[in-house]
Amino acid sequence: MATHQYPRFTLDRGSPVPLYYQLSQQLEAAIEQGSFAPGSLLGNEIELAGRLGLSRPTVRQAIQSLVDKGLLVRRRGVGTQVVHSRVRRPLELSSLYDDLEAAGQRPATRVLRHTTEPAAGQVAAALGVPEGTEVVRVERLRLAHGEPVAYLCNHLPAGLLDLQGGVLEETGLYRLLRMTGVTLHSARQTIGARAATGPEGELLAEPAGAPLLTMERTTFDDTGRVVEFGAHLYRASRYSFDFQLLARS
Amino acid sequence: MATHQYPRFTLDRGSPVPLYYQLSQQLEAAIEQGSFAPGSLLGNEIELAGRLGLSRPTVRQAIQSLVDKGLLVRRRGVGTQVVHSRVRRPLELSSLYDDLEAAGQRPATRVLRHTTEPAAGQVAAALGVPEGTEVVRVERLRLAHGEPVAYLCNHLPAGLLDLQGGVLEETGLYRLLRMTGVTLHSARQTIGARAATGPEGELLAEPAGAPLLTMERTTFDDTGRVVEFGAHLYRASRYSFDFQLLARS
DNA sequence: GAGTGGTCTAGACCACGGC
DNA sequence: CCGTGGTCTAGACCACTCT
Repeated sequence: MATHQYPRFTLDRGSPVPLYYQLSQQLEAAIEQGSFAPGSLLGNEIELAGRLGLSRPTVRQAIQSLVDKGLLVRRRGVGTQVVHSRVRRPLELSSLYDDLEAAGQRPATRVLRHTTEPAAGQVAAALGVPEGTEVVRVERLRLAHGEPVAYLCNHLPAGLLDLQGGVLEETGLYRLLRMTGVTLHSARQTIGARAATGPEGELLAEPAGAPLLTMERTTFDDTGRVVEFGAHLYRASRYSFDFQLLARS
Repeated sequence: MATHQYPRFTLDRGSPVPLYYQLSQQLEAAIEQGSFAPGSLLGNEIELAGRLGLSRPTVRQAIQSLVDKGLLVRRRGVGTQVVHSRVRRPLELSSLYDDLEAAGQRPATRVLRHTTEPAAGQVAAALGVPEGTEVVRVERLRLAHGEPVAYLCNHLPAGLLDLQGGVLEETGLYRLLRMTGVTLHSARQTIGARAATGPEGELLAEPAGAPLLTMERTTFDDTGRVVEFGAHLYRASRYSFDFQLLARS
């Protein structure tokens, strides 16, 4: 029975925000702010529901969303506990640009190439179009603090995005896609490494033979269309992939 | 109204398996087997509940689990649709051993070292113990088809696992942990690349300077304890990380 | 045995999308 | 307008854990 000083929750039934969401947000804030000691019990669901004037399923829905985020753990016969470890976000469908910006790295982009051309073998297969179909090809160099970090080569179905003007210099591809109304759904990624060729090294300010991180990604929207296929090269000396995994159910 | 030939679902109320789980499993099987055309509608929840003799929340729970897996998409006012693209599993808390075995690669392990020693700086910090605390250190070489694939160096809290005998030669660390009753909860990973040193190259049958994939991982159980800290090196020529990402809600 | 989460029911009203 | 999923209620019984 861990009845610490319990945070107050304020629920607004007039708000368009769902009650379970209001609760989960406030619970998450309370946990991250430290109102609950790690490992402490949350108090049983029935009582919590009664205290808040909610039904148990609604409270459960709020708790479940935090369990899915990895912040809470349920144990039958025991209760719901706050996880000790700090959980950061799992790997997301985010663009390098946003990642760098979030890290305070002041990203910049130099567009090296922007053409429409017939899709070759691998690209056609990845985009799911017949070979020779016209597709958009964009090559970019991504910089942070003025230093090159990655070389990005992306292919998109023609007509999906209007990339006129300098938009690509100012933001990431994912953000542009979302702004166009595309609902990003999933992506298939492969991360590997290889040695830089001479020209690649020159672009990225690395000697030939330097280790590079490679990432290939095919992104799908929620109707299953391929939205983008990218082949990226990262300077291993300046970039690494960093993320959190949660155990499947 | 897409009332194709609808698969038959058989629900066993006497089974200890939850009804929503029985349904979601059969739905998933039907989808993967192709009984539903990609993009086709699943039929509305109320009717489906009535047809199966279940309540709507139960049917929703089954559907939701498949939405979370990325197999289905819900659209208000439209219905629940089967996603077009083939969704594979997202990156999991799995060990290299299991991954290789699943890929039919006949993995083997050579234990290079297995000691108990005081934790140095980085290791102590990662495991969350005071510097100098005795911890277990295991170094292994992982082979597939007789060829070296990765060099694995892991540190564990002392006393967590009994690694006597040849168990480490025959299975992965994660499986051993799970068998001991540890509930894996989450892991923090960093994937990068660097050039092989001379001795590393020798171990992995690569020339010095060859690109290697690096992975550092700290694994937590559901009480927040650190269960394992690993620093791994993969031959870039023989291994890459391959996974699926789902958009966050 | 007592207390917890896990599952399930049979309804209800609302918000949004397409017609 | 209608049909869809989104949310919510007020109960119920079961399975598991701990004492």
